[in-house]
Amino acid sequence: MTRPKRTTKDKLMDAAEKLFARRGFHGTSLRDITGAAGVDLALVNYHFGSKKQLLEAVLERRGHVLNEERLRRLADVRLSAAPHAPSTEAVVDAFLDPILDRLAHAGQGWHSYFALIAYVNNSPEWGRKLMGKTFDGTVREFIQAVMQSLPGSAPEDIFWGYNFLTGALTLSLAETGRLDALSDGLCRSNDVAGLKARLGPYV
Amino acid sequence: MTRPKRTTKDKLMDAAEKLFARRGFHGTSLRDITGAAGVDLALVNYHFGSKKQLLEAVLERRGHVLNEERLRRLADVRLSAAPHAPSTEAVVDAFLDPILDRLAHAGQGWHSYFALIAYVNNSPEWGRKLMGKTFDGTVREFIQAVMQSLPGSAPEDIFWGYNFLTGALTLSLAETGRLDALSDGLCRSNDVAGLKARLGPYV
DNA sequence: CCATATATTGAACGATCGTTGAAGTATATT
DNA sequence: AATATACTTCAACGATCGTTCAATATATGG
Repeated sequence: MTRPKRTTKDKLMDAAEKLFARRGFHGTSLRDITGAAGVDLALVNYHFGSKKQLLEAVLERRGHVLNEERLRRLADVRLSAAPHAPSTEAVVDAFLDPILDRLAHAGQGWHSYFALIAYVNNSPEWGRKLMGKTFDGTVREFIQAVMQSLPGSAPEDIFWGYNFLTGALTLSLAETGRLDALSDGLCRSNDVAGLKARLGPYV
Repeated sequence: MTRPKRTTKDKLMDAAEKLFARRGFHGTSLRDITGAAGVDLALVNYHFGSKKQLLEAVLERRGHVLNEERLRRLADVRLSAAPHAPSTEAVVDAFLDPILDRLAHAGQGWHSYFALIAYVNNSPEWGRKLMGKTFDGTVREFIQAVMQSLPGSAPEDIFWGYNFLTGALTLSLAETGRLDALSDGLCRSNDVAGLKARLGPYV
């Protein structure tokens, strides 16, 4: 097979990703994870050192993919708008599209990852530290870009806008099913396109 | 003392509220809770039956207060607008103000409770069930009121708007401190008034 | 004041937790 | 083929978990 084989590390991260997202960090045992992955219990500590380091590895794996694509799209947007600053909408799109595209088309791994992001992002315990470690650099870049696209507005508004957008996005990513229950069944991911259209302009 | 004395049940709920919000359900042990409350370990199971029932009691205690005030304000708004339907903004205010007022003025108990709400709301494990049990009735009432205030718009938009609003509110309630770190120190709860002004109209 | 219900205590239960180390097996290097 | 390195297995450790129960204290009502 030319395709790289699924290593033990990947199996563990896949299982951990799904279970951490579903039941939280403390609600998932290493035996749950290794059982789902079909490997021995001791391999978590061998490959990752500890349970918490496994979580960090899971967060960074897809986080880096997201960051790279986001920064690449931001660079594209800046280039095509040069020498002027790109529009706010274009910047927000470059920020959201890498997530929304995967929400619509990617497999379950990405969905679990997003749900896990939602969990960690709202966790007072590690929210700031863990999310910051992976995303702060990229986020600052985007916030700066939005500021340049809106030279007249106050920085506080930008930061708050980012917070609202992240919160709204996050709750959608969590996929708790509450919206579906409240609305007695109205679509979830196909409305994502419309979501973006409504979410961008309000900043 | 004419003031009702602080019963063991209240001490336990206060401690559980704070710790569940900080470290999550599985991340908090009954020994943590009873230790912080200054009571014996066995009293949780005596008064509440189990750890999970303690969580449900904590959620419902302030949840009922919120629901009652929200419905009261909604009734006021409807009365003062009769025979017409109240404006969307008035309805949204009736929904948000009970929370925002307490964010600005109430003590730490309410802050912990809100952070706990943020945690539970984003938890795939119990999010739908627990939040639904306490809040679904009131929420449906408000969604209906918003629909009446916007006869022309599609129901999907209303539901999604509620989801966005809840998500944005929720992340703010979680108080992870990430916004403060990102913005190198820009206010948190005093911008709440401005928050509401920007959050309402976009539905 | 006694009897009865309610509340609290202290100790212990079995289960499960994350982690570790020694022994075994596969893989790569020379 | 021999040696070194990387990976996996198995069994167990001490710690902590939620829950239970009999005994004791406190409050309540006749």
